[in-house]
Amino acid sequence: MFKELNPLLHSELRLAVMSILIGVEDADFVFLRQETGATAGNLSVQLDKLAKAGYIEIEKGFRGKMPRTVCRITDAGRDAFEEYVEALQSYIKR
Amino acid sequence: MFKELNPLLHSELRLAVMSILIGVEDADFVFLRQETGATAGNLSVQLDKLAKAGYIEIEKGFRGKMPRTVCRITDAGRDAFEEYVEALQSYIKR
DNA sequence: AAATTTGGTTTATAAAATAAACTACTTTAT
DNA sequence: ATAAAGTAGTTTATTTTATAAACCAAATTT
Repeated sequence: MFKELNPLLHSELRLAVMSILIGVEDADFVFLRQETGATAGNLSVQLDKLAKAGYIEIEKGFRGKMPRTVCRITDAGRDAFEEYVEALQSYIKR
Repeated sequence: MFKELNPLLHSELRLAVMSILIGVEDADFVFLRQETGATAGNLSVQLDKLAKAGYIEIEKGFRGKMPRTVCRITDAGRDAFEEYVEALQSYIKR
């Protein structure tokens, strides 16, 4: 009756991040922070979790002299997100 | 950009319970347990939280000689659920 | 009458989210 | 040149949540 909700995506901040990343080529740490309003610490931790799950790729480089962390969704991430959205329907569509 | 997700509803089991209760007059503990597949302990705890938030009413009585816990959604619960579903759209509708 | 089942609650443990503190560096002001 | 403040994060500690395990009281079954 109710489909399972992937616990990795069933988190406000991680869901917001995925929601952003699914719509863009890539996005950096600062942008994600601005869009989500998350604290840096929380964002850092949640990005790590998404990366460890293989849902996003994180590339660390520099823009000029400043460090820059760029994130990009993976195919697995895209799939998981779509599945999560579908599972959600079983809770809210009735 | 992203609307806040009411943390009380952003929980798989509590969401499932609310999803059931929004569609029926009332439902008892045993039925909720069957439909959600939750353990009794978990269900008991989560029902308490929903009741304390004023989202559901819990009535304890007996069916014959056996105890029976009946749950019913409140107006506040209905509102909160609808608001939660709307907030969700900001994450998944793009 | 002992064992099992029903319908739960309470308590303990594991996992998650979040905030606070810290690191490493850059830029700006003195 | 150096101190102060800002940027871009990470790490660690704390709080909150979710979940499971243990328990309780009464009913039913053997």
